[in-house]
Amino acid sequence: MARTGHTAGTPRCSISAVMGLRERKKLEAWRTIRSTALRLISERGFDAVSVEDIAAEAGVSRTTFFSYFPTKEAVAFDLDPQALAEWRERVATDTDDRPLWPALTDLYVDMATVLAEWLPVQKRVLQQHPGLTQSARATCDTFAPDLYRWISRRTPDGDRLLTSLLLNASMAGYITALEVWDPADPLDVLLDSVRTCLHRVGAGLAAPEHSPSTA
Amino acid sequence: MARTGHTAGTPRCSISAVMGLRERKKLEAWRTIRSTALRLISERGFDAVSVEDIAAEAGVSRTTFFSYFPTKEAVAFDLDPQALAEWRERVATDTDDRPLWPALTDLYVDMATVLAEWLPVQKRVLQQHPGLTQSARATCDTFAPDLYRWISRRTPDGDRLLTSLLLNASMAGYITALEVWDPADPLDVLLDSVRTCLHRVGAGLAAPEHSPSTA
DNA sequence: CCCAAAACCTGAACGCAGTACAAGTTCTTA
DNA sequence: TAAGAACTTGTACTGCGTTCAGGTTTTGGG
Repeated sequence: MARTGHTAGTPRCSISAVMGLRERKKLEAWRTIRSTALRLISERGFDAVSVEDIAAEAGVSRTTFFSYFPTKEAVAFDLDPQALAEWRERVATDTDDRPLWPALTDLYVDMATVLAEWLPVQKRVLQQHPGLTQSARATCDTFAPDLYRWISRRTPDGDRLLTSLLLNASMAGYITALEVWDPADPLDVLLDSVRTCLHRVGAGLAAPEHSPSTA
Repeated sequence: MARTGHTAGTPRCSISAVMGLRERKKLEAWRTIRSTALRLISERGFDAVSVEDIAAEAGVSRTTFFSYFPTKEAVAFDLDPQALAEWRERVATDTDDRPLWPALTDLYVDMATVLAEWLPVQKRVLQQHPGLTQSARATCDTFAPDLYRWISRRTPDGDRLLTSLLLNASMAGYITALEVWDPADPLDVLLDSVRTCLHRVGAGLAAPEHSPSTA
């Protein structure tokens, strides 16, 4: 959103043809509010910026702000609607011909890729304000339902415990990679880390290498 | 706190001898506020109870409420100071002679045991108000630092990624067991579930049984 | 037993998040 | 181009969380 200039007048490919004026304006407003918010928060810190500040700076009323974002934290952590739609498309059209765990790993890598642009900013905000860790997890909860459906589609025995376990454990791997990642590092480092974490969880954490007495 | 009557005048063992009057009153106030809050929330639902209601019903001022609990959600999810202290004692005095993963599993089982009394209530509140799932995770964050230290003590190579991964993945197992547990079931069901989940995570979730194409 | 210091409780006032609603404005569609 | 749907806005309200000055209770030393 900073480097590439497709924020306002540069619609990408055929999307603007499909979307009406109304929908385009909405997306534009969403992005204006978000980027304004991230800028102010980066400058002053999360607590020192009020919703009123953000709304005013974005040229919109406080009421409108809350029609776009349910909470103040959401403006920092919600996913771009278009990026989310793209990722959902990938998940929905995913073929079932690969083993579950590697395929699941790729979905997380895709997600990190989709989020690439603003992930460093989010990370920096979190570093400055650790109390928001919960909100960061809430970001994951946005796509958790999609992943749950995807997983349960592939565990036909209907084992709810197993399905939830696969979801939560894989997400733990993803979150761990995010936690340890330094936003100054390039994205590839994060992606490798995601793969590593997911692989380790998949391979089993009780493996001999981690148990001192059985090494 | 309901069945056994050690709330007020029946101090258990030597604890009251160690604690001064001041400290004893504090703990008592803490428990009065908490139980009052849980009662009201169970009756009316989380959103329909204000902090003012709870404070009034507990015979304490609103300001005092916030001196005991940082937020309204905390009154439903914070851990009993004494129970927390007992668990911390167990963690600190734990011997290092067993393999990591089974020992870690036991710590989670211990935790569930310590929380046994109010876990069903908490679970019911969450069922009625799914929006509080985040707060439930915040409960885990209370003892996350202790677990982190415990784990890193046993991963001497100082691998931060591995340490965090062990923490997050094991916690995912614990949370999964909690999620799937029905509060109407006895505690043993939960404890078994915790053990099962942790064991599966430890054994590796990418095992053949879960991968359709390699089965 | 008494007195000072410390810890605690309280009421009042404040800022801000989030909601509800009625009135106005802009886009759509027929 | 007109009816209607969708969006925006100002206003008013509830309730969370903080601050602070002043009163009360506990503690510990003399």
